Amino acid sequence: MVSRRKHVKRKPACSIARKQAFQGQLKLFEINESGSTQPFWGYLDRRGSVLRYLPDFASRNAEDWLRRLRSLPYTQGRVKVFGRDYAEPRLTCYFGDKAYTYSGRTIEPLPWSRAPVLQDIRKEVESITGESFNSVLCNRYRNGDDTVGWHADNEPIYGPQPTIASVTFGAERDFDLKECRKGSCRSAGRIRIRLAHGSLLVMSGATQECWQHSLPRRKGVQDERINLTFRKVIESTKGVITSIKHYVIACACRPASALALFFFRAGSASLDLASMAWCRNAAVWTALLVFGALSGSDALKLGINWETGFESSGLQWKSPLPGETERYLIASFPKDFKISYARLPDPTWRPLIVHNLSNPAALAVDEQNMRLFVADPTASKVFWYKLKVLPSKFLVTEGLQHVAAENMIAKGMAVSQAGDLFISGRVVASPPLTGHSAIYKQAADGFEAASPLTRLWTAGDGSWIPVLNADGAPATSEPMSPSTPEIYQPGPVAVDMFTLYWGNAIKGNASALARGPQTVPAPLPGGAAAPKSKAGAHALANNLQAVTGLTITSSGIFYAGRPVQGRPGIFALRSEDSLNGCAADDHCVHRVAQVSNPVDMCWDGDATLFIADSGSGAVLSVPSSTASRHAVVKVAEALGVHAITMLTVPSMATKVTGLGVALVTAVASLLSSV
DNA sequence: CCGAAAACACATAG
DNA sequence: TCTATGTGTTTTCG
Ligand SMILES: [Mn+2]
Repeated sequence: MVSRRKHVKRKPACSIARKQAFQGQLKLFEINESGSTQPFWGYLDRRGSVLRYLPDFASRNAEDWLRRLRSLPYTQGRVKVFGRDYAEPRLTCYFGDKAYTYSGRTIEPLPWSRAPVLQDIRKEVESITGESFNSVLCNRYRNGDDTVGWHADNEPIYGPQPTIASVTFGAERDFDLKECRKGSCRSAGRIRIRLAHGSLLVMSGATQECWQHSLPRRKGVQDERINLTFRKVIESTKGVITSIKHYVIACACRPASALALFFFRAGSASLDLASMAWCRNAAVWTALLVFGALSGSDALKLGINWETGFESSGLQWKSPLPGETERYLIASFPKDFKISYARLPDPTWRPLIVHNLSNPAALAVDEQNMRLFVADPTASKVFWYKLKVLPSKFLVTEGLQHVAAENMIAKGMAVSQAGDLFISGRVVASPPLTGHSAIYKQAADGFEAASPLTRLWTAGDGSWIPVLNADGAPATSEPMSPSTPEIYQPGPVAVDMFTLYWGNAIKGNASALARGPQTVPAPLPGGAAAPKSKAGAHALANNLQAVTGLTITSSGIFYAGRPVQGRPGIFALRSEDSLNGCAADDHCVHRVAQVSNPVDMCWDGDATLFIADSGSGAVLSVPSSTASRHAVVKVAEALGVHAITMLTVPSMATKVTGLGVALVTAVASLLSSV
């Protein structure tokens, strides 16, 4: 249902127009294959934007519901834009308990009782999403000429991180999403979904903050599509506290990371909610709530009901944000041939894998499928293990050592959300063939079947190159793939929804840090004519001689290594620079911390970056909330540590109350001592 | 397989 | 979150 976008033109990586061969391309991220009906549920980015797609939500009710929905009292609304009044290019009607306001217009709702079909569908949507909805906007797109332009449903009346459930009936239409970074929505992530008759699409988390969506014109579509968008309009705010003089913002108050407090005199600074969006820690929001750090309109944006949330019962406030998570820091100790873990904040290492490893040099975790990947370059293999969290919260493997890739000397690994494994390294070529430094992909469904790796890019001058036999002749039996001068000897790799990033462990003529294009040219069969198209890799930064760690976080790309001159440390590019970088002069590179010998990094998905430092024999941490200088904190002694990764699993829904009280008490004592 | 027309993508102004 | 316009690209179809 989700298509590989055949003709969404992408901005070229550089200013040179790049002709795209749209056929036979391989995308790093595909919700599912075009034409199939697979459901999807996952993150769109590292800022907590969530999308869920159920193609067959309505199943056998679809026809009946559609028939009943056709008789709703749709009208063509009018909209004022740039001072001119236009008829909206679609018909709408709105049902709900409360008035609906957008773009300065207030629309009186029709009562739910007038449309039993909507109550039926709402019930179904609520039971599947586990959310409640009190309003629904019904859209009737009469044919392919009816559209809706780029927008986000980020009206304050929906509160922060609203969940919006969209049910489709009738004609299939493309639904586009594009990512916005720092106000600009150009050339970041893009997704197209062909919404099926009877399907359900749920946007939640930060999707309305970080993405826009639209329904583009489709000349070929004759039939109508009826679309229901269920939303929850939050309570109005009354009784906002105005007497507290200090604004307190608590950042990164995870136990393991530094508790940073910023004080602002009332009125001298405003709370930037967008900059707080990364924060999933209920205690932080509770602190904001308690200390009145939110103005009336901020509170409205946050969706906090101050009447029931604060005044009546102190902290009996249900956080709109996800609950706490357990964080397992997993580390390899190659000299001891073992892999251990620490359940943070407890710094105690507990054994995880102690057998059959000769050199566990790189780690990666697939949280979705609870898999741990272990690169063992001495064994020329990548192993994987199924992970399990016992009720006692101990982390174990299921014991079996599986093989994800063979004949592979892996330097770095990353797992995409789809469970695909990306490996940097070189293959151990079996006699007639020679190996290259390259980046490979093993699809999630591939390593169980022991299928061969797909070679995405190799080191080279940019041309398409075949695998070579030892005598230098091309091996026509092997597929050929594009090369790029941005790979010399790749070390760490990282992947987000759309892009693969790598650092060069040995820089050679390449840049230190680079990324692939958003669509990856698919390898061609050996012996085929080499296409003109280039790999499309793009240099991002060039300040390091050797990159040893690389992690993508919500605030940007963090990478570790040894500079050309100066001391080793942690560096970062802010997310708005992560597309184009600044490899020419490194002006956008920020130094985060100095670390004696950083060998690997990982991120907890929240606000903390972890660093394996073989210099001090410890795992360190820095706040990752901003790509700027931060103090380093020691998390755990770790003599001989080499690779680290992190597994986060949701823990029991913790009551905000206890945590909030603890934090608030701490903050209060701090405040009184100031 | 070619060439023209339609559809699509994207930036910009109002 | 609308229309109109210009430019360029991709797909379709005879
Ligand atoms: Mn919308």
